Amino acid sequence: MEDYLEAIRTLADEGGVVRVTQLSEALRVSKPSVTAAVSRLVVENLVNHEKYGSIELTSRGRLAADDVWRRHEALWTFLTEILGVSEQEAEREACHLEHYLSPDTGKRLGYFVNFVLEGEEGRPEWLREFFDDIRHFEMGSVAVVKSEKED
Amino acid sequence: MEDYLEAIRTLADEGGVVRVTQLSEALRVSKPSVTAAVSRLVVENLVNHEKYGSIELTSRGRLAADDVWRRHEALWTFLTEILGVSEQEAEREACHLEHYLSPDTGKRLGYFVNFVLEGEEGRPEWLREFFDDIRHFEMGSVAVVKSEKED
DNA sequence: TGATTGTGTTAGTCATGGCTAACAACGGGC
DNA sequence: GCCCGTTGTTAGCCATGACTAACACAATCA
Repeated sequence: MEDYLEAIRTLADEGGVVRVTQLSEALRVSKPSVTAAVSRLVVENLVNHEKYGSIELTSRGRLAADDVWRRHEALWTFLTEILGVSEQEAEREACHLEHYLSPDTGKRLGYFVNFVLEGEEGRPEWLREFFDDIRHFEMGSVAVVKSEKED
Repeated sequence: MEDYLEAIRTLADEGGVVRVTQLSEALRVSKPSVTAAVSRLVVENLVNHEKYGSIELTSRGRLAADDVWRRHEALWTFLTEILGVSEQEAEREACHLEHYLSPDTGKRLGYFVNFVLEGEEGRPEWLREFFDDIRHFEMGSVAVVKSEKED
């Protein structure tokens, strides 16, 4: 559900009218799935949708979508800028993780990436060491930064 | 599914025999649900289970369970030690998030928390500032560390 | 050994969130 | 004004993972 909200928000912000087909393409999902999802959102008063017409966020929907978006952003930035995950992969994972981060934790994560990356001259010194190492970890190497923890 | 694997692993490590009832209690799920889940795991060759008998991880199952566990650990530590989330809440969220962290990202996160917390004298200086602030953020306050990002 | 108690399984439902196939509505071109 | 292609919806299906109710097995004690 949140995926739909988020996609509606993005499409609306980018272009113009949001319709079933566009959502279907954006989310790579069949049109019937979109229809079904959108009517659930209508019931929850998160979007407005008149049959065969365009789809719009209600104000509640907008708030909810922004909320998800903030979590997504925080996750994405954390994954790419701090853990050195590729943008593509970060996107994929953020899309899933965002639904399971509580609003509270989402905020905390936001503060954290903000705190870490706030500096003028990019990444702070202490992080650069780690980041240089972790970036060379590409899915095959073992024991990059420290020996793996065993328990 | 992974939840079941993880619970089986934990119960096995803690005590002795793992049976349906114990899993049912540990996961707060009905016994029929356990039976169904376990038989799926049997099909995937992750556990052994003879009818009315005890449940044991196969070696593949053990590996898979350890894997999930490492992700769980990394998440939990990150949430509590770096983001200052309460242990209880961290546990809840880690249980969900672990299933959506790729093994690669899980490793990276593990390296990160290791890197951050490796020092002899606990949390490093740069983090302490943040941590002191974030800990006082208890679900109601606004704008703790930095003003909230708006986009 | 047979009844009782608890443990496990089977059968049948429900909700979520996907899908395809088929039908319905809208709208542009003739 | 009608036809046809695109767009959207309905109907019906599948898988996952939960549930309750009812039945089957095991184990223990009299």
